[in-house]
Amino acid sequence: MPTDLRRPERTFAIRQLCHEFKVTPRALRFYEDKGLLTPARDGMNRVYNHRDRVRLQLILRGKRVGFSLNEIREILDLYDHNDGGAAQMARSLKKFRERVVALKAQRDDIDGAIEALEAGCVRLEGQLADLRPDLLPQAADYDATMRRRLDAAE
Amino acid sequence: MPTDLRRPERTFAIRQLCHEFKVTPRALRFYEDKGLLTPARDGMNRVYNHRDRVRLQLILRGKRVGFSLNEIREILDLYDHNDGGAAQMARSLKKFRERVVALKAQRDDIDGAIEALEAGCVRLEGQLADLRPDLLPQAADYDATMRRRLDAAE
DNA sequence: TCTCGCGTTTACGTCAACGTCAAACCCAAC
DNA sequence: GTTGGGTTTGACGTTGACGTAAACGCGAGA
Repeated sequence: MPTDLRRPERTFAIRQLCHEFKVTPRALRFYEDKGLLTPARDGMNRVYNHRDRVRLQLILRGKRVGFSLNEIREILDLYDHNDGGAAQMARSLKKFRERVVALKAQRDDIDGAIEALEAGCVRLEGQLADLRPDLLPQAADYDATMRRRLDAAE
Repeated sequence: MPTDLRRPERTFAIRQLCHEFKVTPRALRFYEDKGLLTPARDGMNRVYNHRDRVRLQLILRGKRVGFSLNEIREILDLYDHNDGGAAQMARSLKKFRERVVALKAQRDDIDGAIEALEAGCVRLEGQLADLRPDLLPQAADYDATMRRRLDAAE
């Protein structure tokens, strides 16, 4: 009666998680050092379970939206402890709301930056259209430029 | 025939620029070190002209939209050689577009995080309403909590 | 048996963007 | 004349998120 690899009982070696999430082993050990991950051990080797995998997902998501590792750890801890006490839940709720406020502000900042940059793009496009219209497509199609560059790679 | 202070010939001391743009002298010297600014000298003291002021504006604007100082230096250099080459403008345009793409991705991440956190809030609110409805207002009114905290500050 | 290849720990290095002294200088005021 | 304020250079400190190198363990395979 072997363990189904797709069930939550499944475990992962460090390499597997690294490959799946495009991170280095060093990063995972670093997260462990900082208390964000606590994989089990098989002898010396780390063994990550389903919960660890989920936490890693959350860590990377948190990083993408600008949280520091410390902040991410706080949030993860809140998630963990929240069966314990109602007071903890209230504090979690407060923290969550604060995050939401901060994130919305951050999003507005980014929207502003996008606007500014797109205005700059329009200006540059106008000038380029006058000066050297032939250069416009080069700047325009980023993907095509990348593909050309990759094709040319020796 | 004295120089009109409002004309582009006007120069600035380090303090003036610092005050105007809310940066420290250390920052301006740092930007100079990194080749982003090249103020003249009066004896030992830095003298910033109109061009330096404009560049500083661009530096800070670039920082706000998420460029690193290195990237900003590149862009500024492009601007300088700008009369010469339209090709440089095309590259700037490409950089701008890349940044817009990155910013939009970041914004989408943030939107996802907001959704997740708000879902968490709803969940917590539901559980709290069952368990300890009295704790809800405490967590709910973030501003009021802040005000109370500020009032209590000794 | 010997060598791969992956794993481990410990410890030091790096990079960005400044902050934080320290020591020295200049100029004006009291 | 010395006190004070602003400036300079130089060097080291800081923070976050890892990278890198050294030195070793361990099981699999030629």
